[in-house]
Amino acid sequence: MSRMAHPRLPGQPKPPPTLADVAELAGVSRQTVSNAVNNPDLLRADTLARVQQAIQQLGYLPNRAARNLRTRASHLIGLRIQPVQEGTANALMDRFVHALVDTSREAGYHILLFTADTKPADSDAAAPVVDPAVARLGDTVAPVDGAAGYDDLLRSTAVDAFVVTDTYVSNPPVAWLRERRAPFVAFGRPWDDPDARHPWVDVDGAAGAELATTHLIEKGHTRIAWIGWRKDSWIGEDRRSGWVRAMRERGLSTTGMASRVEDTVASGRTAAAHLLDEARPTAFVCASDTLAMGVFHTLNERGLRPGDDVAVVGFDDSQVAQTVPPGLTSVRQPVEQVAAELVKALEALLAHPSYVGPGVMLTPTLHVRGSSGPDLR
Amino acid sequence: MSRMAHPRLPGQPKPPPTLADVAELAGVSRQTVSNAVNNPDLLRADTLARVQQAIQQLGYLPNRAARNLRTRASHLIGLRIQPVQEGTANALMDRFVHALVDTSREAGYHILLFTADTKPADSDAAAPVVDPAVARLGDTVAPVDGAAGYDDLLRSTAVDAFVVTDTYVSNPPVAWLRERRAPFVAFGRPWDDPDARHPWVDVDGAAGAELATTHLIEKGHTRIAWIGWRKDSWIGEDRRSGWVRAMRERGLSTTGMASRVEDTVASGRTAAAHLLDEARPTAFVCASDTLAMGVFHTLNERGLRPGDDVAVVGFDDSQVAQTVPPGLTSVRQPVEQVAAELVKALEALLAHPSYVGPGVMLTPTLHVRGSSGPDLR
DNA sequence: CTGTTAGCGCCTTCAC
DNA sequence: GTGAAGGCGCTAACAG
Repeated sequence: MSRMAHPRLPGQPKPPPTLADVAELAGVSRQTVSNAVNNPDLLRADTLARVQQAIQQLGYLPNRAARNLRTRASHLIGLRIQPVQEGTANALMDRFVHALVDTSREAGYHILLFTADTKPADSDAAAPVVDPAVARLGDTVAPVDGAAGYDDLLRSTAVDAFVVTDTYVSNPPVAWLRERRAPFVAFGRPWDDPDARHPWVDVDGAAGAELATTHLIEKGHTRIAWIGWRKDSWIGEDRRSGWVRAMRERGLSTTGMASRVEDTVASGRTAAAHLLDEARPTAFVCASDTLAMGVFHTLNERGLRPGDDVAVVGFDDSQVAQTVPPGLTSVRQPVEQVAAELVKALEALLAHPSYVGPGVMLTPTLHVRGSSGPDLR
Repeated sequence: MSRMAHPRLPGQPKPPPTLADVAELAGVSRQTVSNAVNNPDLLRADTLARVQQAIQQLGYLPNRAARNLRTRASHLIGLRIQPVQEGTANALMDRFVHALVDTSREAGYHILLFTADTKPADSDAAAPVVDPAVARLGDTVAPVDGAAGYDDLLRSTAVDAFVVTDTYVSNPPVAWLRERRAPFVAFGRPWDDPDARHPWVDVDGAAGAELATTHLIEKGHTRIAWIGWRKDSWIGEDRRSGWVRAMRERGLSTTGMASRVEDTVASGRTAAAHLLDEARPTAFVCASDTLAMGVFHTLNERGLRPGDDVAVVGFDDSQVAQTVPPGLTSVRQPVEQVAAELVKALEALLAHPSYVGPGVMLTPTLHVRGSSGPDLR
């Protein structure tokens, strides 16, 4: 009725049916429809059937905004993404995002993406089409250090919780969220505070590197070099420890066999060149596919072939690893499992805000390709 | 006051301040605060200042759900993502998603991710933690053909509009959205219906392939092969036409120089082998980096070096192109511009639901790397 | 089991 | 310029 006051423009989409529409059609009260949707067991079978029939017929689905307002939940999970790193092989995020979207959908959640605002919105934008106020408010209450983006979403109750992925950089967001008592789960263990009180899921990088190294040892290699990240990278040191462990276990020497550099192709290339000249390894284990590609570059320059002449193993099983000839053997993180565990933790957390749960550590797998080379023995 | 009825648990986050809180603190009515936020010019300077001071002090930000309910808008844009294609070099989506998130944030929108539900949610899930009702309703009103996911979001008013990216597959979602009069903009032109009535933005693939081909011609190549997609791919045929155009323009022959295959490394490898054996090209232009990597494989097998012996150009400037030695020359799509244009169109569309606007065609650029090889002349 | 009542927090009339 | 109602669509309490 009251809806007729707003005659639809010809091109307008039809406004979705409401609870009232269903109630009218089914000949029951609005509340009964609500119950049919949220507490079906409260209704008598025949009433329920009638209501469901009406729901079907109208294609009714509860209005999100109204439900959110009422229940104080958005069923949205915030995820801050980083810019794609050009020139690297890092593609973990891509797979992870997809897995997370998939998994959380099954749990009734959607993923809301946001970024650390690189540049603040234009202050003198001419066309305030979309709520200049919000932007302005967000700007004035300037985002605290690393928490850019999180704050606004939280204060405007736009999301129920966050998934935090960049826990390795002695992470400001985590500290901020924790202090703020904001619900979040982390992909990545809390390196700096082993008994941090938030749920987390991580992949055992040391185990991955050990897997890679052992694989090469079993192929017959004894001079296996490591190219990893700088010492201030927890992840880097963790992975490196796996290489050390595997080598020590078999009584192989690691002296002069390791290099710690930036995560770029160029660094990997340089490091590989130095190592080849001095330590003369027959195989490389790298902390990332990016670094492994650096090794490929050096081999390429010297007329050596990955796999045939020198074995190379990378980390993360990127698309690069999968497509480059002759295939780059690489450690793969089980991001689908990570996503599943995170969503599980998320559900627990949202049900019981004080939930912490045990940190979950998953084991990566090794994907063997041509760069491993043939058995030497 | 009424809030005190719910004493916060120790670990609970503090409930965000509301309009009323601000009003009380500033000593004005709720409406005045609302105006201060949405129509600042209506207030007297001193009142405005006082209200803003209170807003600052409390860190107030309007509650999303309430605002959404009232304004019938969610300020959310839906984007359906596809699973990462393992074994390919396709990484366009990654960059695009980031660009879109960034751009739309500046316009006051967030991106909501969803997937074409591969598997329906378990019907007998034991723990209905999150609103089993919604899932159930969504299931019963079974998603129409290709519109999986779109329907629910639309009916529940969870998003204001969609960005559709897979317009090449004579796309069910597009047809469905159009018929439904749902607001959406497309990354990809409407191949099958040139005067489709929806806003779109696309990148000129023919121009890209022409750029690549001309680049090789200028290096001195005359026998340039094409490896593209099957004939039923509009995008593939479009890109191919750019190669044809460039070749014809310089009076070069294309006979026997082209191959149309699936977009996989294996297909590219086979195609390259055949072409090398029969047409003896000195250069390849490929419809994708994936196919280009197939060429790399073949060259690798034959002891030939990309760049030095045979030139190769790919398409999409993936991370693979950027990291593989000696670097794969590739056509790069300006996804940041695409995102910007899409958001522009989105704003127009949401302001005027009948907005169609001219399709926007952007031009790609060529990123030259080692695989182009030296000048032959 | 069903219906009635009362808001969630906000914005849009409309008076003042 | 400011304040007082009303209601967006839904669900949580009760009443019957």
